[in-house]
Amino acid sequence: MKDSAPLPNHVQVMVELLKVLAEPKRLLILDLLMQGIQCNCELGETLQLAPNLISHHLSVLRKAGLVNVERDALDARWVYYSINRAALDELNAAVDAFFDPARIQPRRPLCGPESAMILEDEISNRED
Amino acid sequence: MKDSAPLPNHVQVMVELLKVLAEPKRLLILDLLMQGIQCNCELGETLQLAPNLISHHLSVLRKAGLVNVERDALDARWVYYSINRAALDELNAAVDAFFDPARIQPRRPLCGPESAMILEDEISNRED
DNA sequence: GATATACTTCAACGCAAATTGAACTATTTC
DNA sequence: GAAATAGTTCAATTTGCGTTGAAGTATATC
Repeated sequence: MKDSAPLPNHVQVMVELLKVLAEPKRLLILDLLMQGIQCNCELGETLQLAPNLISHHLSVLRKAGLVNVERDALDARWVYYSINRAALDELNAAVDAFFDPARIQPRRPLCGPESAMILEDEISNRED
Repeated sequence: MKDSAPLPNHVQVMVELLKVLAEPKRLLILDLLMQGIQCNCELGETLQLAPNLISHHLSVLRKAGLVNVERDALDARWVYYSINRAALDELNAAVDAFFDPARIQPRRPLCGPESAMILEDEISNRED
């Protein structure tokens, strides 16, 4: 990609979050975790996914802070995942802020013949 | 990709929406459109993007129903884009529904030694 | 009708990220 | 300490998709 202008921060943050979410298997995992804690093997069973893939996607979700991880108190080989509630709240807040309909502004394009004509009209009206 | 189980509908719909949004330049375009109607050339100028790229990304946004298109009344060569308010409302509703913290259920994993032990305890308590 | 303008479409390219299969680590059991 | 179990990490491959540059379309001007 031709290097372009750096993204405004709120866009950058939103893109990174959305990229994590915009993947079928990760969204599926999140959807399952919304139904409560699941262990790696349960997820693999339900989604028919190889354990290394589960592991991979969960590490992406973990790095984004979206899920919590704990190990079994009796046998540390078992791992349990759950939704990070605080992160979910942040996600909702960020999305609400970005896509808030109240942000839509009335605006006329600054170029093109139609707007040029309207602009001319306005100027001549002012001169009356 | 090994063909896997088909996605539940609400996940499928959400993924398709998120894929459209999870792209820096498209998000940037949406962000600009939140500030009001823009013509193709204004977007290209502001984002330093070739017109065919603007065109490409806008067609993706259009297919997702997120933006409206009109042509100049005086010179149909000029195209103006704006946010589709209704689609934005739907987007917010869909995201709110999917990531609603109230959806998070309490749940114990069904496998692993810890849960097996707790389960055993419960059974023996019932027998008391 | 020829040229110019504003935008769109197309095929080829390249890169980031998902997938695969194998090797590796950590923990527990025998 | 050897074998087994549950996950993780790694290198190689595949694939989807944004990008590029060129060709194509539609409308307007001369």
